[in-house]
Amino acid sequence: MRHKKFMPVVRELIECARAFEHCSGSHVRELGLTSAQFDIIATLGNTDGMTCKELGEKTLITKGTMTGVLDRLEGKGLLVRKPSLEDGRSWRTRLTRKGQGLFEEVFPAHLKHLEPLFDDINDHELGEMRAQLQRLREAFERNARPDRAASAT
Amino acid sequence: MRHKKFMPVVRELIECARAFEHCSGSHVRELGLTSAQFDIIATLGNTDGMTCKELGEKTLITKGTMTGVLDRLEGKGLLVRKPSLEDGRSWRTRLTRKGQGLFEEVFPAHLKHLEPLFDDINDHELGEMRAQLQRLREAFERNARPDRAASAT
DNA sequence: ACAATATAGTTCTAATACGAACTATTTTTC
DNA sequence: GAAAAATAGTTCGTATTAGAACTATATTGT
Repeated sequence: MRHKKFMPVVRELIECARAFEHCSGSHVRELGLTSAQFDIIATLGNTDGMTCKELGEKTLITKGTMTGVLDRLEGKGLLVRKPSLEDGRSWRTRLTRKGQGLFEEVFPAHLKHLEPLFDDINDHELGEMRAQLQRLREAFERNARPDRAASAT
Repeated sequence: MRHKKFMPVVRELIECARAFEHCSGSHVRELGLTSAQFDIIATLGNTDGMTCKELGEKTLITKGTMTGVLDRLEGKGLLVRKPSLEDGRSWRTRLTRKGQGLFEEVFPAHLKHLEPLFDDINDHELGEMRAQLQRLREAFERNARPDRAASAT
């Protein structure tokens, strides 16, 4: 009968994540980007580009979705894809000048938009939250895909 | 420069929620349901039905999505929709015998599947996590839609 | 009663989300 | 060095997501 205890946590977790995405997404959408698109721009900003795989790891967008997201950003002229020189299967994606410009404009603005959400929570508490969430996530990942962990052996 | 502190929390929050949904979703999908469909079945189980609006509040599925999810469950013969007697705009949705049977089969199985994920976390810690997440969510909701709060005036 | 407003659900569009199948290219293995 | 296995990315099908427009019915104010 443990679920009397853990189900409310699960529910809060999902609601909390969704509430954040609502906050963040509605602001980002005002700038003409979706959450996923902003995520890519923010990840590529101030870098010299990365592969699809790296982007997937940093943004949590799965590779099947990635293609479409990158296509649309490329269509907007915000990034370009060039074949990798080292690996014939791979592509290097980086922001165009226009994309980098957009990054420099919207990224700080978005951080400024998010900052007040955390006004009531001090740094110590933020640290505790992060630690607890990390612990929970690791428990989920351990049980979900023992194959991921095994790949490190 | 607060973002040095709050961005990692945000990232953990999103990753943690996604890791849970992966855990939960992959198990549910083995049973022939999507997460949203399971959510509806679990919510309607052991009740005499509820309206679309109530379902939306309890499951976090928005009303635009709700129609499609209910359509598919109705197509599988797991639930039925009947016009409400009190309100001509409203419909009452409840599980069929088949739907209730499925609920009784998959709901306990799913809880049993999730329970071990929380083995390493005691009840006290679960309570703390819930409280922290709730606080965070409330901060998000407060800042996200002042209109919601204003509607009470 | 009547007009204005609010609410319950549906429909529509664009963009994800996820998994599985697929192509092209390494990397491994023997 | 050729077959087998792994990997990077794309494509496809089904379902979900958010938001906005829309229909039909209720409720409210006067």
